[in-house]
Amino acid sequence: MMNHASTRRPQRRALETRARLIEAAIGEFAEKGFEGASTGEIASRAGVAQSAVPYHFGTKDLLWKAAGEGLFGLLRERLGARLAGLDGVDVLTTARLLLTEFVRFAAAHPELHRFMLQEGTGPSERLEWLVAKHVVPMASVLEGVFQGIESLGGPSPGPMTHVFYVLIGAVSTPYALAPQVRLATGEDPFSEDYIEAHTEMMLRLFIPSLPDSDG
Amino acid sequence: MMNHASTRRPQRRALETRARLIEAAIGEFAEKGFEGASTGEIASRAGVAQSAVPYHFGTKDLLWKAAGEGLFGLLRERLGARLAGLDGVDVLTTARLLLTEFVRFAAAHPELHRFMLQEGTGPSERLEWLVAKHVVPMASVLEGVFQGIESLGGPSPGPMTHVFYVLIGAVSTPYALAPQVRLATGEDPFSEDYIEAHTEMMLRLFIPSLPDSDG
DNA sequence: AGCTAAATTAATCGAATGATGAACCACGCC
DNA sequence: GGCGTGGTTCATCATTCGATTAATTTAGCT
Repeated sequence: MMNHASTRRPQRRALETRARLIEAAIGEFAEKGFEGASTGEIASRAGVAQSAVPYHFGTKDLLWKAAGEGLFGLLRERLGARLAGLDGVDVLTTARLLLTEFVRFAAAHPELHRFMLQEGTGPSERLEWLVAKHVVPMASVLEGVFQGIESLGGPSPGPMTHVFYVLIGAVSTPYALAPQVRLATGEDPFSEDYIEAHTEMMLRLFIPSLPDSDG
Repeated sequence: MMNHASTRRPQRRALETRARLIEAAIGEFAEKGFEGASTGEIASRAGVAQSAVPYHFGTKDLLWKAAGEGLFGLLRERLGARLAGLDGVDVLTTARLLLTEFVRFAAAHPELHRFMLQEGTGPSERLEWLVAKHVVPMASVLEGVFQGIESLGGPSPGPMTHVFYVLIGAVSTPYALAPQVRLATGEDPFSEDYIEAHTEMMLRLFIPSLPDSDG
């Protein structure tokens, strides 16, 4: 499994295969779940031999965790960059822009929600890892923002822990179910029109509009 | 595969195993998806031999469809019974009660949403079957109800085809992700308190409150 | 340039999967 | 009450899966 605690620099090509394997794994795991995805298909999608998987990651389980790491890395990066430019901006605007960013992320990376859904259905060691390592930290960041809203006296939609999953579901379900949406409604959730309408709907549903701050 | 176009009455025990297999299949497919679930585990969960599956259903694929049939049957039954008692009641109250019923159904049968999610991730013959046979008919029933709301001039949340999936996601995500919710927040989405709070939140989010009709 | 460790692949293994067919059992029907 | 079909299981097959191993190629280091 590449246990080389050694002095040599990793080859460039190796980093590339690793990256391509992770990307392919994200897609496969998101589509078919942990048990439904096969390392062979993942490797084929990445253009390498199946045995490259246990070499680079040791185990299908560890490949899955690397994929989760990659996905949440993208989300952290994106939301972090958004938050970084908002120092000092009022809470309501911050929340609005953050939610907008989240909607666009869900549209750009529907795999994240699918990935979590695939693992969220039953208790498992993988789920515990996911929650402890990524979900809880992410949630506590958002908690700060939304607590600020409540302190404004706006109509809070409810306790944070509850709103959290309702919001996630409302935002990302059209993307997690994109193929079904297309079949059932004929609309394309990834079109710019849909994304804008969806953003607007989410803002209207979840961000209280204080009497003065509209516009 | 039980191709008996014949005269004999089916034995009582056969119907029972069929039913138990379907119930087990619903659980397994909802948890692990089509490819992740195994007919052996399903049979074991139902207390019969693995070969009983191909006997009764012919194919894993057909077993899956039977499971979908069963799930949507439950939903139709429940919503149908609710609607039957509401003839002549005003649209807003109808919508409120229907949504309440849907929340309680999502809590009682989280497998439905999980089942749909598992199959909604990629195009497949199974997805086409699901949409054509169950999703579209179900949606067109609801469409009638919500079109009535718009005609009242209440603040419509948006076009039906869009609201549809947002609502589904908001309502059922806490239940589809119940194990994760428990791990991350310590709350139990199936507790009566949570269900009531969730119902209230869904009503507040999705049913417009006309100036007069509150209470 | 040459040595050597790292990276990749091909070959293979044991376990699990879905399906088939034969043997056995049980129940509806007359 | 026993005949016969419907129902169930057991044994088995071909396939697929994840992982291990050995052999081969690639590239970092001096």
